[in-house]
Amino acid sequence: MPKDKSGPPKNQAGDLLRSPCPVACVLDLCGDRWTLLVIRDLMFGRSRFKDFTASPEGIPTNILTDRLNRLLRHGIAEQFPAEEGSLRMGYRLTAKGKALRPVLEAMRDWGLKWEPTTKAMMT
Amino acid sequence: MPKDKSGPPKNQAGDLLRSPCPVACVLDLCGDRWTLLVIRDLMFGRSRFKDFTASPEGIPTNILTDRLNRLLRHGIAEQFPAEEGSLRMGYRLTAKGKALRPVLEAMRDWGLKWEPTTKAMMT
DNA sequence: CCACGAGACTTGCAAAACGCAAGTGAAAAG
DNA sequence: CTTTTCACTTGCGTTTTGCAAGTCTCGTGG
Repeated sequence: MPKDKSGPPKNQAGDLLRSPCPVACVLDLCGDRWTLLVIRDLMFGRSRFKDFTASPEGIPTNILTDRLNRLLRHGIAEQFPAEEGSLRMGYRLTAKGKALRPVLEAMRDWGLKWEPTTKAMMT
Repeated sequence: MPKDKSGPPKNQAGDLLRSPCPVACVLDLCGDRWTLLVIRDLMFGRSRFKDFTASPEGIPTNILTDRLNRLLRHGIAEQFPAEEGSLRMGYRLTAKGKALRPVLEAMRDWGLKWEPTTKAMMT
């Protein structure tokens, strides 16, 4: 008799989920103070390590390394040669990552409406 | 000569912001693994402390206390008498809190589409 | 070919946040 | 009045942050 297929619920990278709720799942992936800011920068087309460290929030480099690896593991970002024939790599969003745009937009809209000290940034 | 009015940027509760970016501001408020789950439960109409602890993710009670107080401080939730003439209080979303619905919906939609092990929960 | 500077991480460590279990005190139920 | 439920608090060990400093390449100028 085969084993029970329904073990504890996991996401696509194999990590355990706290619950089958899709909101909880997103928070398991990006539920911290930095991950979505990195994704925001990726949406803006930034791709190199130093570009992310240059953002005004000032992410620590060890955190940035960790978050970028996480995004790779979860298939939200991927690497590509930063320049033609270069060994240096840049990061960019996958389709799965680009699909997070509505989340970022909803947050931006809420922030602009309810926290008037914030300002939208272009590019 | 009056002092410079533009000190470090703050949100409505007086906390410092990491940057004027509205996305960063939202993450300063709800950028952790639990806050948005509490807001999700509030959206579902849950109002009592024990209701939140009953959610499948199992939030620790000390964290729940902290997050509820934070939501009160930021004007995202408010308290009201849980029953007629009762001294016990319940929690509910303010207009500012209800306005976060698009954020939760965008997360839910993304989770359902890209992490197939998740399932939408009603009520 | 070699030195040098920028880029992309590592490492170390103190401080804060988290997670769990157990305890407390007031309110409601019996 | 006694018991239960509820809404927290407290303690404490573990994990995650944040910051500074160090390391190892890669690309470029000489």
